[in-house]
Amino acid sequence: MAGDFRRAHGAGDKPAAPGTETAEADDDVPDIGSRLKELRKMHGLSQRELAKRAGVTNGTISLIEQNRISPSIGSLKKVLGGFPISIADFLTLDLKPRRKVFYEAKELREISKGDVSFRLVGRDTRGRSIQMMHERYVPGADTGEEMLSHAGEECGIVISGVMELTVGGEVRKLVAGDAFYFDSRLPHRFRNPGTIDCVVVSACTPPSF
Amino acid sequence: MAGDFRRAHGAGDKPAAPGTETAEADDDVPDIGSRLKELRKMHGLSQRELAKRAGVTNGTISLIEQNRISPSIGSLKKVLGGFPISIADFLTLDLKPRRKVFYEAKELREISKGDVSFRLVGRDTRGRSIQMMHERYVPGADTGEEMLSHAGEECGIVISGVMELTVGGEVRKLVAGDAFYFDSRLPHRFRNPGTIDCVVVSACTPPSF
DNA sequence: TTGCCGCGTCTAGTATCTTAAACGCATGGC
DNA sequence: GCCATGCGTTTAAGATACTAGACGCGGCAA
Repeated sequence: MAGDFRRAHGAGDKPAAPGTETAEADDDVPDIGSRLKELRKMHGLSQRELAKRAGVTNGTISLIEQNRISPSIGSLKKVLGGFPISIADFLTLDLKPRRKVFYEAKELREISKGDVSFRLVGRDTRGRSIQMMHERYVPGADTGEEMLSHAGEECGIVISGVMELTVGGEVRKLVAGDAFYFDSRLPHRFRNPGTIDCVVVSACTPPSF
Repeated sequence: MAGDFRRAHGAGDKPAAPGTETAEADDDVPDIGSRLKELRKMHGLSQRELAKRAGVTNGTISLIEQNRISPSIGSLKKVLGGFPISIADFLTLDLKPRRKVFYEAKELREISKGDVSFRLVGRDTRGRSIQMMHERYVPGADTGEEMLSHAGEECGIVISGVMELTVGGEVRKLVAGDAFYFDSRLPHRFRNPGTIDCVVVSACTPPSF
């Protein structure tokens, strides 16, 4: 009896009698299953590992990912508790239109302004409003892999040394001049695999002033 | 048997044995019940009316608002389908720290720039990035009360005539020189109760260019 | 091969949510 | 007063989500 588990999602009771409301189709939350699966894979976890962290069973994870059940808010909260992300962020995470993440040194746009010289990260800044910081990583320094903060964007440039950056399961080694730009809600991790300090100029949203 | 419906929300099983994880208390989605109740009241609906629109029963609404149950994603989606708002927006809606909404003419900050003179809506623009439009309402014009769009902000100034504006259940009559500024996710409605045209300069986010 | 392990899936049983229909309490007209 | 109407709440029956455990599969080492 595992066929018609759900009478669709949305308007499904009264197919006739139109023209009552604005009746716009709901395109939000296309399917939670795929989102969860992708998020889980990004973290490199198995269903059982996630289940253990979240305090649910592996079967539940499996059923949710197959969209066989519609989890309760409480359950979803528990599951997402496995990796630090809020439900709202989870529901609005844009998995598909993944914007360009890694930039090589030569891809940066250089902007000279009198004595000062800017190097613009990302080819166009549209839809990107950020703020910068200055960081130094000693050899072996590691932020851990659970660095999934709240909504926002994060970017930076490696000044010196080598930086191993993991974003959404993708790993890259960046050297001086290279840069990055990604959605902060994607799981990410900074690690200095070298033998000398690594200096990075990074930035994040939202603008704090 | 209506007492211990839920073993709290979050860490509730193992009160002892600390220092295991980062174990940060989850402050997101404090309680869905209050949010739903407030949203419903803003629309001036009864539990039964909302239930009818949403395609659920009034009992369900009642139980959810009391936090006696944790609705499934599907149910919550149906309920929120009663008024156009997404789940993510619903969960992130900031009910409490309601920013100032209404401004009288004399509260606007005047900014002169050569021949041109701007009147800044809102005392400070921090965290507010918007774009304007020009609107005219004939006598009796009414946008209806379901004007709840997606995330964003909305503001404007009445140029001439009288504008009756409803925001989050609060009603105000604005005359020439008065202005408004609110979160677009709050239910709002524009109506011209006068006998002459009402001209308004309004604006909304996100910036479309 | 054999055994062991971990993976994702499925099934039966339990816990939880959802429904339908009552209840108690107000308010307003007759 | 009395009835009708509408409100939010509650309860038993039904539907659904969740659990615990087993299943089949594939990889890997002995």
